[in-house]
Order: sequence, then C-alpha cells, then structure tokens
Amino acid sequence: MKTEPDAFSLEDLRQRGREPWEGIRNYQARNFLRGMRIGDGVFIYHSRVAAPGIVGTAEVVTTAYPDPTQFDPQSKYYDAASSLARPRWDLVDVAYRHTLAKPFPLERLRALPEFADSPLVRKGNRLSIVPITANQWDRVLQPAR
DNA sequence: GCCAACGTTGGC
DNA sequence: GCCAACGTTGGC
Repeated sequence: MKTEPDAFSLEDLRQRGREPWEGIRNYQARNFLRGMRIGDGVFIYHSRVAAPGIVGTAEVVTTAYPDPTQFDPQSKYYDAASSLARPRWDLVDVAYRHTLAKPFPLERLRALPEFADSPLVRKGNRLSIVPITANQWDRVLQPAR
C-alpha cells in the first residue's frame, strides 16, 4: 500500500496503531482491497519522496467495508455519485507491524527478479494498492546479506 | 517543480 | 462506443 508520507506516513501509522485506509478512488485498487483477508501482510511504501520505497510492514485487520468518507460532503474523498444504498468505494483497516531498519528503495526493488512482473516497479504505474507475493515478502524482509 | 503516464469523464 | 480533454499520480 502506497502513501505519501507528507500526508500519512508509516510513523503516523505506528503512533495510531491502526488506521482505516481511506481515500482509495481507483477501481482496480478497490478490487484488490476487496480481495484482502484479515491477517494479510502489507508493505507500506512511501511515494513522492526523494527515495521512494518500502519502509515497513502492516497487517490487514478487517475485511473490506464501505469507506465512510465517500458519503461525507466535507471530505476531500466525497463522491456524490456514491450512496449508502450502493457504496462505490471500500477500505480495510490496517495495523502497524514493523519499521524496516533500512528502507528498501524502489531502485533496489527494480533489480530483483521477484519484482520483475510487479506493477510496483512499472513505469507510469499509478496503482496505490498492489498485490504482493510470498516471494516478494520474503525477499524484502530477509536479513541483508 | 516538471512532466510522462495513466484513469476517468463526457461530448458526440 | 470512441476518443479528446482533463485531472492526478509519482519518479525524477
């Protein structure tokens, strides 16, 4: 899951403990949210910074449910086309798990065969939620060699 | 801050 | 249903 740390960082998540991951307004990303299960591991990725990359991990603690901000006219995530009867956007709650001793930069992810097919490293990718594999999980979290 | 790449919108 | 215009994302 990507986030701009200026808006919401891994450190913010650590301090809050858990957080509803609101504001996803992309259908493909929403569908990935709907596929999440409680207990799933999450990489937290910082984008739009000098050295973008994975900075830590979190855990999915709810299944997908309607994102309340879509109904709130005061919210920047408000969607007038959505309704309580037919919500358009979902979210999951995530809980902080771990901060990497050293961030794993995009530059290094690009070099890994495990990530060769990942949208995460694809030029022009704008998906803020990207599925990951067990191999990718292990590769990023294995101790440095 | 720039701008390529992308998803969405809306006129036709 | 096409596709130009638009707004946004995100690496650099």
